[in-house]
Amino acid sequence: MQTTFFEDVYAVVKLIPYGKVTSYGAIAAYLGSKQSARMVGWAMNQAHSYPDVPAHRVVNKLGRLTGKHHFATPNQMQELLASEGVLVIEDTVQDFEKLFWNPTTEL
DNA sequence: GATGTGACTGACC
DNA sequence: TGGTCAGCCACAT
Repeated sequence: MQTTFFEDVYAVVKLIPYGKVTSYGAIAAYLGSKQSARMVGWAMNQAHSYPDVPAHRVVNKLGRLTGKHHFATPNQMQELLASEGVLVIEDTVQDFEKLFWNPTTEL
């Protein structure tokens, strides 16, 4: 199967454990192109076509929900995270370092 | 088929 | 210390 960068991104995002979050850069780095973080963001843009992709668990390196505006409703992202036990205040994931899931380390 | 754009990041001035 | 620039790749026009 000829996996594209996108599909690889989705595959990794799907592996993010419940209640954990990761960053665009971490995923990009795992895929071997840490400079392609933008592509990861673009992949999330298309994530709507992939119901199994928990895009809400992907935030920027600061733990900020930069992409929330791309969800059905701006609060959906926060709500989803909150339902998983991830505290989000003002678009920022609290205890981000503790909840951070590094695919390069974990996989 | 070529060009522009995008939910980011790191380096440079 | 803070703003700007370049780089990556797929998709839309």
